[in-house]
Amino acid sequence: MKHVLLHRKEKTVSNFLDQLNKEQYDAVVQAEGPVMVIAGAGSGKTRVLTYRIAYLLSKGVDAFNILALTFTNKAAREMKERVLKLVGDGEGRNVWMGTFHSIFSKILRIDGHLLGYPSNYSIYDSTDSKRLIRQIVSDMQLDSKVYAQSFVAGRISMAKSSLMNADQYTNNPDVQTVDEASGKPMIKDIYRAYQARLKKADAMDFDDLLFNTYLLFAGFPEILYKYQQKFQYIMVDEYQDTNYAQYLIIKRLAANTENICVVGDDAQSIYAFRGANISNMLNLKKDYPDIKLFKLEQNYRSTNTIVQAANQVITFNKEQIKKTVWTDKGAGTRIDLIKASSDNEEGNLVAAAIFDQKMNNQLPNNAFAILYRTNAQSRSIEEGLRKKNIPYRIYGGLSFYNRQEIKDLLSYFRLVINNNDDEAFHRIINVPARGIGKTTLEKMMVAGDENGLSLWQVAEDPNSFGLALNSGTARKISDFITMIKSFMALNKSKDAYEIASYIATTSGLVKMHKDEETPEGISRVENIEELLNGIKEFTEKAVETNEGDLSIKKSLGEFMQDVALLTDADTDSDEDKDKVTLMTIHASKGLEFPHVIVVGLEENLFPSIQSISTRSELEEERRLFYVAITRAMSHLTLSHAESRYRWGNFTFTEPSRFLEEINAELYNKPKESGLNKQAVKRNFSDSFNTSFTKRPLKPMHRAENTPSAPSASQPTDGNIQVGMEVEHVSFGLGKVISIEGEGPNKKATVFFHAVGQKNLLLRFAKLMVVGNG
DNA sequence: AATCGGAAGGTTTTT
DNA sequence: CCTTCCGATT
Repeated sequence: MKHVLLHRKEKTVSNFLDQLNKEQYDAVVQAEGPVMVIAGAGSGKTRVLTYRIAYLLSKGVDAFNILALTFTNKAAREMKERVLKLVGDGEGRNVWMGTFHSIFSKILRIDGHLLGYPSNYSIYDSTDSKRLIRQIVSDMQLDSKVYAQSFVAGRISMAKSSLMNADQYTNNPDVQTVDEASGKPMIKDIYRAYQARLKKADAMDFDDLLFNTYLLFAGFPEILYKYQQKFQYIMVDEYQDTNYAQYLIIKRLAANTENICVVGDDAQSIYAFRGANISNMLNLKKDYPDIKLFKLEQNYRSTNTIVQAANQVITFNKEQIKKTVWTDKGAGTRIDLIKASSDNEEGNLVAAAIFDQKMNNQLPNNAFAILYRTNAQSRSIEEGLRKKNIPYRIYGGLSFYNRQEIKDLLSYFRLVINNNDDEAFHRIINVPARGIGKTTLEKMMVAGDENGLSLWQVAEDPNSFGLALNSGTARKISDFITMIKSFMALNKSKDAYEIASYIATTSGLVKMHKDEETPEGISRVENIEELLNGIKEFTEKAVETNEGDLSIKKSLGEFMQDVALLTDADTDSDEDKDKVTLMTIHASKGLEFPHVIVVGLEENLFPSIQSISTRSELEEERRLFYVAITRAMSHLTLSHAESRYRWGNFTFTEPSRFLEEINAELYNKPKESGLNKQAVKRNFSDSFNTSFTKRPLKPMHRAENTPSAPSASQPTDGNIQVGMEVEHVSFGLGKVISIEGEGPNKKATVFFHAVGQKNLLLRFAKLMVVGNG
């Protein structure tokens, strides 16, 4: 049987299917057989996937037989919510929806023992991996400059996502030629040692989650069969970002029924650097000659100006699947261009622009997103926002889970769950300081290596390895082991929150940071508390899902299974609701915001200096720009600075080539810095005439008929003075504390009785004078 | 063994 | 610029 027949259990499905356009509908109801949906930005990609799941359920397909894979937890969660909204709380919950990594990690917890992994295996994040690689490079007495950890990690990751183990890596002449040419012929040995250490620690890195799943399916046909039977209907989101390992796993899983539906947009492929391969999309036709192809081209997200800009940009790429994204929305407002003299001024101007737009259109903070190419750019932006008292939330960057104190505590948890987790052991054996120093640890590591044992196994019985430890040190080690064992014993009866907070105190971690008595120490304690709160929430959620049955609470082990695959973007608390979003463009994929500001549009930054040497890299940068533009629903602002501090050095920068790939008539007149209007005007024409010389430009239009043009509101600021009592439409009565700026940028700081101090741009605030103070 | 200070090195992008 | 690592000092 090639295609599983749908059970007949007719329900009225028309009511929710009405909400789809023709193409979306066709893609949704094509339930059987291979399907590829090429979905332009904002064309309802997620909608198709969620409605498809709902449709399958309504046709009587068992929820347990559906698998939906995404790339980010955020996307998975969103899909889940939307499915539950469509089909109600019951059945929808049983659909397997999650990221590749989380779904595969589950499979490996169940069946990984066939590959020699216990179900409580640890997951090493990239920090752990790199630390281990550095350790190995140093153990092998190689030059750590030649064998830079991130470079080696990159090579190993690339090998794993191409399903190449250390032996295959060693025996592959192409790979070896590359390594020899780059003067790094020992990578193959580092790879082998690295894998041995991971195995010894009962640990997998991110790439192993995919690689091992592949090995499991390839080596154990009965396991593959089991999951083929289970996952009769497979859906994959963001298919353009799959790598070879993911491609092959999906292909195997779907081999039986061929009920596979992939959704993607080649124009939004931005992870080639990580091994993602667009040809997975193009090759699908070869794998499934009878594949049904659907194109979603109507954009429901953005104004025509934004759609046009995106389309114009992408035409500069040679490699693409032809499609025409269109919208029936109006032109909307034009694109604003901000030109700042420096990175700091860019921060100020961006903050000012947000402030203006907020005041002008009565918008909440969360209507805005600021997107950048690299995390390092957030700093100057943050400063600008802080000065204007605009609340913001940064996603990514130094992630919460990567903070020292959090990693320390999590390492305790990891060691409790999996004693052999060497990275965790290494990290906390002397945190807080308990007199077990480098020398001792060094000895234990050597013994562990020689005997193929983990640090824990050595530490449990140091004498049998002939380690010349003095009795004091031996005592300290056995105390540590005893402590961890006591945690393990308690862990059997306690829920996640109880044991976690017990460990946080008993280990001495909290006390250690409290004793620092510095602001950093205080914030570390707060972070630990935040983690514990998160665990509490996790524990209590279990009670909810068990219909209030208090006896079933989630364990620490269950928490740890999830946490390794979580990122910062996955923790959204209520207080983050009304804040401006700051994130990298990569992190913004799949999201949308009414107002989007893309900053740092400068040569060598965006496009990145590392990606301008080859056409394919440059095209990926351009797709990244495409993604950035298409996040915007109603208004887009592009910004660049003429100078920027780059690792402490002041450097001059040129506007990005991408800026001129958008036709001039889509741009608005520039934001004025308020310093020198004539200079700004001159600079503006400069930026279009000197730096934008590669294409003939049409004359700029003035922004007369732009609805949100600032001139639309009446300036009433002529007579506002310090000390005056004034009234604001929404803030009520207040007193003017100070005034700054000139002309259209004149601002006042006003203390309102009801809401406290506010900074107002007088041209929008429409203050009424009620007294002269 | 712990602490402090200086040097060096690092910026893509993420599960 | 900021973080991290290493070595010298106590």
